[in-house]
Amino acid sequence: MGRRARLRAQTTAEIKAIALKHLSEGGPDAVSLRAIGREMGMSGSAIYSYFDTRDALITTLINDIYTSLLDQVETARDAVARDDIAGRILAWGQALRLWSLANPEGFRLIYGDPVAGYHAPAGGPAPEAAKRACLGLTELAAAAWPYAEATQASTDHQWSDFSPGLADIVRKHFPGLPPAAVALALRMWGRMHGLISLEVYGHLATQTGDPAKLYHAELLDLLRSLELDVEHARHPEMPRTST
Amino acid sequence: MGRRARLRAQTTAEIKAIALKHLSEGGPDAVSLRAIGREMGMSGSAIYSYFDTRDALITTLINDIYTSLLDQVETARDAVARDDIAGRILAWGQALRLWSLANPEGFRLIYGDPVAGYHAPAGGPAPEAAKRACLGLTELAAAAWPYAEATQASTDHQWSDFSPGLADIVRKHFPGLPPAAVALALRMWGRMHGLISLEVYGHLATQTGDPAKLYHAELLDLLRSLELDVEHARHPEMPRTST
DNA sequence: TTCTAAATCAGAACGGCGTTCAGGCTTAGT
DNA sequence: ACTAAGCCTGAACGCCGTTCTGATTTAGAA
Repeated sequence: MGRRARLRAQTTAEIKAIALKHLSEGGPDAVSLRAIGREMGMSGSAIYSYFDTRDALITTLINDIYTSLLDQVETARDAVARDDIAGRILAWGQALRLWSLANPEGFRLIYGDPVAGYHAPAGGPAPEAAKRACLGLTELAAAAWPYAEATQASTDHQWSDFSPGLADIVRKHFPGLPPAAVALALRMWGRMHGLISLEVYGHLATQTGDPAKLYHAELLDLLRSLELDVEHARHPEMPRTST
Repeated sequence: MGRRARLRAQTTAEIKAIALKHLSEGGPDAVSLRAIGREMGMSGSAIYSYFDTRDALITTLINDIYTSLLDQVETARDAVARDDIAGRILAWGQALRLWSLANPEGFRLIYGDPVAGYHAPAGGPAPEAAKRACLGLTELAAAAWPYAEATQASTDHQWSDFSPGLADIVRKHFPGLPPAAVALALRMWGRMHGLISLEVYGHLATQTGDPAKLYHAELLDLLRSLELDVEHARHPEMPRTST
């Protein structure tokens, strides 16, 4: 990598750093090419040497942020013993919420309308990160499946219900796992996402003063619906003992 | 109401109608005072006679849309017999999803970032509609409470966990209902909101081709977690019979 | 080493936006 | 009939993304 490429990478990084700073400090509207250039001592049009368009910059930001979210969530999950399934699900869910509250603008960028007039590219702005999220949840669902299977048969799912890309990867990573388990993973995702999204966008604050308690109760109810609970988590060698 | 006031109301309605049209046709960015004025044969600044600022117009739109959403959801719920609790919850949930998919821009307006640079007023843009939503869900939770109570004791909730305004109204409308039931209502809200939000924002389309099935399975799982199911719904006079 | 082409930047320009302001015209109420 | 309020235009200010021209620098080939 020559000097030129090094400078280019450095400038690109600086643009992204300032964009992130403006995003967290002034909200999505503060992310403007002109403002970034102003802070860097450059003209706004100069940024077009590094990003084809503003949307390209936003897409890059989404990718970075989504990746950092997954790093954090996966780390939290892996900090819990592999056989403590309920604990791993709890860790994932709590990490997801804490990250979202700590990075509300990032959450909006990933899951909401990123910024004014942004149009995501085909296939989504961060396909790999989304796939990682889906696979991470599928791993949790797969671990819980032996316990939860009996309760999850109300709807029959086929592999054809899912995108070929996802189905293939899941079948490779988790052979023998039925498609209903993938549906369960997506539903677990939705269940966590619902309360977090309401909270980040301020819809819970007007109703309850303790969203954390609400969210924790939801996670416990999720574990119960999976026939997992703290007892099962602590004694994974003897499932279906309590109740 | 004199002629003047009548004209004023008519112009105000036209502004809102065109704004809604632009919103659904061209997305949030198409809602601009100048564009609205252009279509009405007025200058953009003329609108300031009717709305103090663009955000005020947006707030009004949110109110109208949120109200129409609740009209629809409540109507769907009330089309089901009062003793068919599971059916009423299903109807509410399905109506919520169908409305959201039919009015994605409206959904974004209510639950996401409305438009570029919009800042909601204190107390939220549509406090009454939000309260209606919360009360409607609380009614469902209250009806399901006799069945669900035994399973919902994992976390203890107090009335002080909720905003005084909500707590007072709930205690007036549903005397004897414990605070945990309000928490259940909020969690039901979150559970419906999660998958719908992911779907509206396009995060499910890349994973599954059949979000409707996924959502329906989630609703059934919700009913199961409330110890309600289709049997209970059809024979409300004999609860806890099956399983 | 010299030459050439690419990369990088500034600055003006275009059309869009929300918002403000001065001024003209119309209408309602006294 | 007069006055004050309401309604509207059009220009202006400062913001934005984006494009274009042109100057300067730099990397790689001859």
